[in-house]
Amino acid sequence: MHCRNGRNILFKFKGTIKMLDIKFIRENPDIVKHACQVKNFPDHTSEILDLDARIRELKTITQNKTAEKNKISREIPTSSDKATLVARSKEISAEIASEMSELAEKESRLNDLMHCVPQIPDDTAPIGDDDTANTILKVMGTPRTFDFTARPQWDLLDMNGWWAPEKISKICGARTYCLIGEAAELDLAIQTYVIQKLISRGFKYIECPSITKPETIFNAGHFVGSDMSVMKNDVFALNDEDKCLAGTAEIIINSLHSDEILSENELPLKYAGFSPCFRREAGAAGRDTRGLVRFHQFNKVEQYVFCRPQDSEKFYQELLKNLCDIMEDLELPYRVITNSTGDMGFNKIKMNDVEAWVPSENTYRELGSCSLIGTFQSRRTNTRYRENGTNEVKFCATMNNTGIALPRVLVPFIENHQNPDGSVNIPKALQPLMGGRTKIGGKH
RNA sequence: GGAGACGUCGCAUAGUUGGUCUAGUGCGCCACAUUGGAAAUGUGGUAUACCCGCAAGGGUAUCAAGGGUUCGAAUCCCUUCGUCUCCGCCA
Repeated sequence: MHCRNGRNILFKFKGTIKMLDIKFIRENPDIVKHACQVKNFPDHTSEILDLDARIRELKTITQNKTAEKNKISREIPTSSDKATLVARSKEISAEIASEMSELAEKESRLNDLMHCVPQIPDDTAPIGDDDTANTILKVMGTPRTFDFTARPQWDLLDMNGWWAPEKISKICGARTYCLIGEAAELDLAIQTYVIQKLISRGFKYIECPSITKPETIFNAGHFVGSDMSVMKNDVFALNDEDKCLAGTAEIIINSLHSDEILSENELPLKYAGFSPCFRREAGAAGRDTRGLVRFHQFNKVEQYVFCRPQDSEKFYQELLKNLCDIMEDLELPYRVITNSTGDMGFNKIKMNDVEAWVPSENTYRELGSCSLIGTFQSRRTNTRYRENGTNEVKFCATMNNTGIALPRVLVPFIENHQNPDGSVNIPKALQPLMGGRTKIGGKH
């Protein structure tokens, strides 16, 4: 992952970027230690606190010396004994330099460790190492019982000429797909439907780039540590450019208001973002290789909200409901999972996956993921708002949920809505966007 | 891709022979005064982060970002990022 000038794009951050507030860690070390434990991340709390204490000590010393130096510099122009003052100033500079070097070293180390402290999970999250500890929050709809032999997605796609997997793999490589004819129309109709629904619920539609800088991806807080190489299994880096392909519009929207101080009156900011999504899926070799499930590139509509921290739960439930409503509009049986502490990821407070029923697998498969992030991402992006009345500057809370993932949603869609002749029924909500058709495919 | 210009405290601007710039001015915003109320006007205020301190208060840093020269940098040098204008190319 080297670019043309020989510089490694996997750089380390300079300056102090916090995921959790150092003050919070200072005051609540036990909570942080517990979070590391239940999320399965190494616990550096003690070293962080030691570094923090030494850094503050060094700052006090160096800042006091700098103050003296500045004072001397101000006196020099009007002094009659410039030489003495200049000499004294140089002396102080030398002292500062050595302390600053220790300070820089300690801050760098602290910064690295701060990037490794996970977000504190919510009390309601089941504690466990992985997805086996997840719990079921609710189940909606009843899996359909077929009075004929239901076909798996790939058979339906084959018989209707809706894709060309071998051809596309030959042309474009493994884990790519194409949609042809009515399936492509359906894909677009679903995308449009979801975007319009979110717009009607107060979201601002935004089309996002997929090409982005590595630090933008890093600022979304999915990755642990400050070394960008942690992204290498998940993110495509463009050769000869300090650019990567974003895995989701969440990454772009997350940085949309970076370094801004928003007015409290502007909140909440709700975005419905669309972008092509790119994932290396390097750790998924051999999994989901058949059908429209897992690709290096796909499309996604993403819900994303910036709000006041105290409104987090309200909007989180709203995002979750939006996806549930979309499942119901698409007439798909689904369930909502509450993800365990070990399954929710580094930057999340809590997470609920939405899974749709897939008849050919006789199980539910993930279609979307709703995540409560708190101020974790906004600390990385420095996205804040000014509180009315107090005028205090505070970090925004952020959260995100899938709006719809394409083409994956077609898997449960075409299987659940299939007919014996291989045709697929179109739910009422979608018919206007499909030119009024009530079904597609089959032997017309 | 080629050539040139540029990036200042919410917005617009002043400031580039280094030191009264701890950044001026206008607009906006907030408070107060004036008013029956408002407009207009007047006065004052109006960044962020961190460090020390019980507090009052003091200090450090930030003029796109990072580094350098210097006793001292918005001003000089280097790098990076970004913007604009022509040309080229093109959905």
